[in-house]
Amino acid sequence: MAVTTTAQVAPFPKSGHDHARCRDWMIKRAESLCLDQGLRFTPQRREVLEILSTAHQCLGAYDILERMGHRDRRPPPAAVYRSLDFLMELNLVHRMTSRNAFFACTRAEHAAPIQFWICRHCGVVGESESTLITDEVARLAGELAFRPETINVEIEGACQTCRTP
Amino acid sequence: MAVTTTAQVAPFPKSGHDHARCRDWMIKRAESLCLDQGLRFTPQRREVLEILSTAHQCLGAYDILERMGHRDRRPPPAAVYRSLDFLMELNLVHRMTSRNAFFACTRAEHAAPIQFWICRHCGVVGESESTLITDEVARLAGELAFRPETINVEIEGACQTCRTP
DNA sequence: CAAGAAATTGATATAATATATCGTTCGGTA
DNA sequence: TACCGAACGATATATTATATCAATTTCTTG
Repeated sequence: MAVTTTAQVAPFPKSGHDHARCRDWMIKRAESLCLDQGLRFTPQRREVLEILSTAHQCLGAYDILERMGHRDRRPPPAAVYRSLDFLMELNLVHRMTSRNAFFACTRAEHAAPIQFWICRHCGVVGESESTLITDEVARLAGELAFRPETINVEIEGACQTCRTP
Repeated sequence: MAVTTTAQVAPFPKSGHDHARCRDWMIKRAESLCLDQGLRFTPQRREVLEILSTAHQCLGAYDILERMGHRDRRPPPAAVYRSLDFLMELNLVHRMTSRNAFFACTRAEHAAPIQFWICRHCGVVGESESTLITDEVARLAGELAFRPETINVEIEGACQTCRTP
């Protein structure tokens, strides 16, 4: 019998994973989203998304900054934060609060709030989408008479590649 | 029939809640823990725990700092962080990563990792302990071949008192 | 008790992360 | 072209956190 699960798991990138393809896919998605919503996908915003989606890790704002422009003509910190805010608004980028870092979301859409898995060793980020967890949060919220606005589930540990067998 | 639940919920403090009593209880618990483990519950560490457990909210490190000592004779930032590290090691204090803030844990012991509920308006913090959630995280970890080390579940929103009815 | 070791604290500096403000430029539109 | 609003650049500063090393306190042992 098949294993039933409430979660759709977005696996971590495989070792042969092609970051360039992944990046192109993200860019296309961003372009289409912006077109639909009448928003501007400027070169700066594009550059931030390219950097994040190529890295396939979470990066600090200043890590992103270092990779922007060339040695000369580097934008100020606020520019990165502005682009990150824009991309987060579109759910293309998420913030990893436990690290003050950011990463490109690899899921096309979020049917529900998701869970983030981050490897302490290589920094790679995976995502899962467990309705069981979100349902339980909703139930608990009822008990507590609490109205949830953002749900943040971050699991840090060792990914398959990095944990010693 | 009784409602069955997998979660033991530590409710938010009631409106008539006596912070002083709560604080005294926390201090006693800290004293007893330190005695057992041969650790030193110094005046500085005590002061940090008193401030946090009286507030019953999460506070930033520098908020705590402002309430320490008197106007003169205020310790340097590192002192607060050292005390916080000590208290977190004992699970008496937790860090709210989404806010870079700290709060005193009101639960006697954690049988399992817990969930934090924080009100955006008044900053009050509640805790729940849902084994359903932690079990599901464990199951997902298996699917992902991921070894979890820390699990961080933070729900931000509006508490019963603050949400407009 | 004295001397040495270890833990804690104080003092100073600085790193890392994030935001505020305001003038300029860019893109679209009347 | 002239205007308007969004985006960006430039500058300054706020907020959060850590590094380093000396001084002090506490504990342990002789």
